[in-house]
Amino acid sequence: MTQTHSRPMPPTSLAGDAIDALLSAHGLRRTSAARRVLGWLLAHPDTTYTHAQLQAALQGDDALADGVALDRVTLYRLIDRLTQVGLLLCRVDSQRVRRYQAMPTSVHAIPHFECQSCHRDSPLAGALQANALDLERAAQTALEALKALGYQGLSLDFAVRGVCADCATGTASLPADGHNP
Amino acid sequence: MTQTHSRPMPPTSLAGDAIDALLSAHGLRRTSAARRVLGWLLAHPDTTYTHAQLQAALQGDDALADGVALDRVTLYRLIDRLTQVGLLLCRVDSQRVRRYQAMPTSVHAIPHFECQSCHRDSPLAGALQANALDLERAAQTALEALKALGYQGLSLDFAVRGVCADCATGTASLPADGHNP
DNA sequence: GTTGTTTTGCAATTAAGTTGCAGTAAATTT
DNA sequence: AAATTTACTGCAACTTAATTGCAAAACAAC
Repeated sequence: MTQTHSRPMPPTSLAGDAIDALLSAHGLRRTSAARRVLGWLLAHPDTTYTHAQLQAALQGDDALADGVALDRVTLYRLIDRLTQVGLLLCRVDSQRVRRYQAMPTSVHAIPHFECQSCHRDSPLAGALQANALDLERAAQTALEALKALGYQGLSLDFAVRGVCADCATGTASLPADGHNP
Repeated sequence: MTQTHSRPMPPTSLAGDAIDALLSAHGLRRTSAARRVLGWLLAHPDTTYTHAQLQAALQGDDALADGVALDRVTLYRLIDRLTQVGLLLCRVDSQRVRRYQAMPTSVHAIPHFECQSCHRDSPLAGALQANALDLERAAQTALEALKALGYQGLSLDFAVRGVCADCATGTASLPADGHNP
C-alpha cells in the first residue's frame, strides 16, 4: 500500500530513522514536533509553507497527533532552529510573509517575476527560460566556490521586479493590489 | 555652490521640474509630499529606505518642510502609488521589512548572499563577482524580451541563500539571530 | 472661482512575529 | 536506572510593520 488516505502524500517520503539522523547530525533533539515538521517538509519538497499553512497541514496529518495543532510559538521557534542549521530554506514573499521549504538538494533557480503593482509572482516563461539555463550554469560555479569556503545549504534565487504588462497598460483584472497565493 | 549644508547630498540631484514631469507622466498629482519623496529617492539612487528611514530622512531635509515629518500613513500610501506606476523599486529584506529606492535606470544586479542564521546580507565578493558579470550579461537579454512585452521598470535581483561559513562553523560573532543594517 | 476628484492626516485595527516564564521531555552523567 | 542537566514546549502578553475608515485639505479641470 503506497497511499491509503485521500490527503496528498508524495512518494518522496522519508523513513523516520532518516529524519532522526538528520536532526541529530545537526545538533537538534529528536522531539515529536521536530520529526513532524521536518518529516512533512521533506515529504513535500516542492511546496513552500507559511507558518500558518504548515501548522494547518500538520494538524491535518494525524499520523502522530490526532487533530491537535502544534503551538504557534513552538512552531516559530522550531522552524527557526531548523532554518539556522541549514535544514530549511526561508524566503520572504512579496506580501512579506516568510515561506519555508526543505533545503533543496540540487540548486535549481526558477527565475520569477514579481509585479510591484498586482503583486503577482509568476515564473519567467518561454524564451526567458532558455536564458535562465545560462544563468543557472553560470551560478553553479559561484555556488561551488561558496561551498569550498564553508557555506552550507545553498539555494539560488533569481528575481525580476517591475510592473507587468497587464498592470502597465491598465488591463489588470485585479484592483491594483491583489493577493498572490 | 554645489553643496552648502553638512547633510550628505549627492550631486545626482534632479531639478524640481523634472520631478514634476515624472509625476505627471505617471498620472500622479504634483503634491509637495510626492515631490519630497520622489525627489529624495532620485537624489539617493544607491540607498534603500524603509518607510521609517525615509520618514526620518525627509524630516531632516528641511528644504521644504522645517522638521515637520510627513504622516506615517500618508507616506505608506504615497510610496504605494509611486511603486505601482514603476517609479520605485521595492524589495522585502530578510527582516521582512520593505525597502524602497528609485527604480534604477540601468539593470545592474549585485549578487548577494543572505545568511539564514545570522541574517546578514552581504554582496558576493571576489571570484564570484566575475561570475556575476556572466549572469548579468545573460539576464540582459531576458530583460530586453520582457520590455518588448510591455513590462516596465525592470530590476534584477540575484540572491544566494544558505548558512554562511561563520555560522556553520560556530565562529559567529552574533548570538544566532542578528539584525542587519 | 467653483466643482469634482485625489491626497492627506488622525485614530483605531490587523497580521506576523517575539518575549518571558513555568513546566516538560530529551540527553548526559552518575 | 536514577539523577541531573539542558533543550524544547505551551500559554499569555507584547511589539512592529502595515492597513482601514473617515473627515478635512489640496490639487486639477472647468
